[in-house]
Amino acid sequence: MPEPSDRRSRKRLATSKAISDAATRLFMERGFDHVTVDEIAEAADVGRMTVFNHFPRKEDMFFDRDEEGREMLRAAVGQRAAGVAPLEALCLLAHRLVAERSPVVEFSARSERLVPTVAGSETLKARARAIRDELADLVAEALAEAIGRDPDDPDARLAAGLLLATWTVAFLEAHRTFRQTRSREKANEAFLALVDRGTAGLKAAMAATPYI
Amino acid sequence: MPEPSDRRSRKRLATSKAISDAATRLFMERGFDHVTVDEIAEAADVGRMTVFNHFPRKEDMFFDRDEEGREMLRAAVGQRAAGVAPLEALCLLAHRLVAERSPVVEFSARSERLVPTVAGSETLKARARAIRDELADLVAEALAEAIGRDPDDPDARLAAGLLLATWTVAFLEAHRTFRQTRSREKANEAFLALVDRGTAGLKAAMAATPYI
DNA sequence: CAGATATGTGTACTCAGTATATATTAAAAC
DNA sequence: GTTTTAATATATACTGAGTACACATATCTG
Repeated sequence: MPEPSDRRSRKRLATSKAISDAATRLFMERGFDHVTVDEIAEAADVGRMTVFNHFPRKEDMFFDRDEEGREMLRAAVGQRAAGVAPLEALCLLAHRLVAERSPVVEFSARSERLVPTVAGSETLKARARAIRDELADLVAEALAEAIGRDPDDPDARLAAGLLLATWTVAFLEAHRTFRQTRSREKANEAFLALVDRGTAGLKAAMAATPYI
Repeated sequence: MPEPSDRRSRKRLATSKAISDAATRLFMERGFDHVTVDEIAEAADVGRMTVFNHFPRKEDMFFDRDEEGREMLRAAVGQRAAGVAPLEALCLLAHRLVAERSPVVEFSARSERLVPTVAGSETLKARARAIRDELADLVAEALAEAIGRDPDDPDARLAAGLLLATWTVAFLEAHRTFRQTRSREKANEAFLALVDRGTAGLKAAMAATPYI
């Protein structure tokens, strides 16, 4: 978080946050599709055009931290410890995020309200899928670069596709586990167990691709 | 294809086809986002409301055969030969579709125009992703039933997620191969090679899940 | 302080999708 | 064969997201 010193940037950030906060609150209260942009503008006390100025699409007010996920994935592959294979680094990332209680894989009262909000809206589900595909592309390119292949190398694409599929299934299963057991520990276990199994399969699929 | 005998159904089918044909032609000519529903109605010589009567969403005029894919997946798992594991049956399906030159995995001049049309529109990509997720859900449930588990069994979900991810990557890579080599044979080979590798990894991830 | 620039905002528009009412046409019932 | 009944086509009028453009105002820079 840079927290810029000039007033203009600070004001812009404040406006952005006001809109995002108002929007997220309304989305969780009434469901994404039952909140209009006009209502969000009203609630954040800004003009309607200002909303679109900060968030080109309505969904962006809900998913406004996906860039952090990108950064983490890039860093995990790009700045991995010496001697660690790229795929291994991504598996370690999953474990580290859980150990550090990162909001990305947080299974808590908060996620318990967030997930149904997404599940209740086709638009939000569509954006979630798009982000997943964008992350898969990013991982594919990072893996390809790490093993010295073309950016669209099919091995890297397959690995990335399998990885994101695994994480998605693991995330939803962990969320389900939390909802049923009320235990963050059990949710974390369920998440990591599935990630490890997926990763094992992934490595098997990549057996013929050295150093990945 | 039932080809119904009563005039009413025949007329409805003809109207549907006229709209779908006009729409697909316009989409490929000018790109999905540069065609309005009014233009489609005009081209198909029907009223605007008739278009929405037949196709609730604009995207449905492009993806109007996804039900066939569902049928094939259901049948592959549900009516597999005795002694064939569900996952094996799905792998065999991929090979059979290629061998039978099914439109689903067709790499040809036609697919060469279809794929860029999808790639050029966020709306069509979103629908493609949604269909992929719907197919994954369907496969997950079919697998779960085949091995006597709950419909939301995590093993079945993981297997289905990995399978659809594999097929997606394999399809796009095969398309790329066709575009570059102009050879349907090479495209088919690329497709099946990736499907087989993904399936191998999938089986490894499922090693602890008997009979899947 | 003056000019350049980022930001906020209003007006007017396009287009997808929905609600509702009505007309027409084929099917079914008698 | 005439009368009901139901499916289909279509018009009108609406909602809401997103865009284009113009303009005002606040902030930064020289």
